[in-house]
Amino acid sequence: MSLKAAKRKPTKKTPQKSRVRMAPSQRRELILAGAIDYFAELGFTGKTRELSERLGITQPLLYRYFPSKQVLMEEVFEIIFLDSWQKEWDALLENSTIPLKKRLVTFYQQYFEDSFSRRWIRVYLYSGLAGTGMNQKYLKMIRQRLIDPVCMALRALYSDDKSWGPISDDEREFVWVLHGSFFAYATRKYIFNHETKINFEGYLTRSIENFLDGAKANYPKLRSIKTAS
Amino acid sequence: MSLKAAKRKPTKKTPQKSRVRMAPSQRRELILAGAIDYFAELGFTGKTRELSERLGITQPLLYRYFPSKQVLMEEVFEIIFLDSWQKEWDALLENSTIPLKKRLVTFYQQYFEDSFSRRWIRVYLYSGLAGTGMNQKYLKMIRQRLIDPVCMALRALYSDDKSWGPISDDEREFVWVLHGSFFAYATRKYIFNHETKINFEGYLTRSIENFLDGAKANYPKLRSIKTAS
DNA sequence: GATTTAATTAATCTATTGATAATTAGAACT
DNA sequence: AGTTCTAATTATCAATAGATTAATTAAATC
Repeated sequence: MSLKAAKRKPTKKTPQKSRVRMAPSQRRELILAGAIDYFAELGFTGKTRELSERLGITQPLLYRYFPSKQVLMEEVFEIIFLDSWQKEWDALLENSTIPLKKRLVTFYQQYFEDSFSRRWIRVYLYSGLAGTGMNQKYLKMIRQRLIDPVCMALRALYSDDKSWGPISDDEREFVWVLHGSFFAYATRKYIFNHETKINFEGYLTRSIENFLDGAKANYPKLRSIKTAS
Repeated sequence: MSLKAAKRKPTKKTPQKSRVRMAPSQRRELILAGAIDYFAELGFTGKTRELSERLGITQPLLYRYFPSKQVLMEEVFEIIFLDSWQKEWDALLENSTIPLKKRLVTFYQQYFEDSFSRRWIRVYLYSGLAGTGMNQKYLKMIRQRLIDPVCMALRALYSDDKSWGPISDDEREFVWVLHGSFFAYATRKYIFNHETKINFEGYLTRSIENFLDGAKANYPKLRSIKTAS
């Protein structure tokens, strides 16, 4: 069916859009930054034309910097996931000279700023629902850098550390309860727009205190549990 | 530009798809049932053609029973949300002749089957991300039928019930910690496919025990907190 | 002022997808 | 067996949106 129409009429003067000429690397960063905001809000249904409009550039320009929407989004997601862990946190969480309660409060205060943020939570859920493998990596990282260290701290604090053997999934789930409750809090806030009139720091402290109070009595019991099912 | 092409060529015999002729009400139910599965998996990006293919019918047939994809999806979501609370649970949760621990264990065992299920969690998150108002209704219901009753039970158990006044958001958040940790568990399982080798009933019991242990000591403290910020 | 190339204009292709109009055929009734 | 009713199909429409191409324009550098 291709009767290949004559290519474009040779346009003369038309009022042009104001244009800013940037160094490629800089422009790339700009697009990426805008894409993070945009896709965090709209997820996979975000449109290239709308994104370009928000950025104040034309749509074809996106394709000069990224071969496809897919690739751009993958890069966006990668950045958000990589940004979600600060290196200092490793040392903080394992620093046994600080009381565990204080370690956890400090950690989660920062974690709520960096990771349990609107942008992050939304992208995280979008990518989970879409079935990209990215969340696996995140879960593994959290296990290694947060869950397991806290498990070890709980062993050391409330029991003898010796006769336990490797950390069991039951122990991990015990700690996931704390992390999960905060994840759920952030989800309620940023996905479901659930507002509560509380003092956040008080809530954080109280939750962690309550968790540790319970752990003191109940964590040691986990030693004897057979890994079932 | 409308030069309104002559409407369809008068087709003669073409090999037709085998057709099953059903009573409208029956067909409608069939479509709805299929749509629940389909949209729970794919969310708003689900396609009418793919849905119809799964159902073994043609795509236009969907439009005989539902005026638009939008309407079909709304109906699907409504059903899923309505199905998410069993009336017996109200009585169960408020039945003070049963120990609170047992009430909660029984409740969550069932709740994980009916509500914190793969289908439900996915639809719930899809609708949250899309910004439909549906989740608000759910949150309100959970507050009224689960959170607040548990708050009252905790007051009655671990403190005197008299001098408290209305339930505060701080109290509610205390209870949301428990509910949220289970929500997060379900999310990890059904959205992020995180597998753990644990005995689920043990996990459930332990989490609730630990929560109540903590509540015994910490819930009474909530009486004196000023509602801040 | 000439050169380079970032960015725009403009046009368009192609696939997808929600939705409709016209036609066909299964089943009930006579 | 023919007639009628309407469930279901076939054939399209129209709009959207990812992606491409070519020509043009203009900021920045030399």
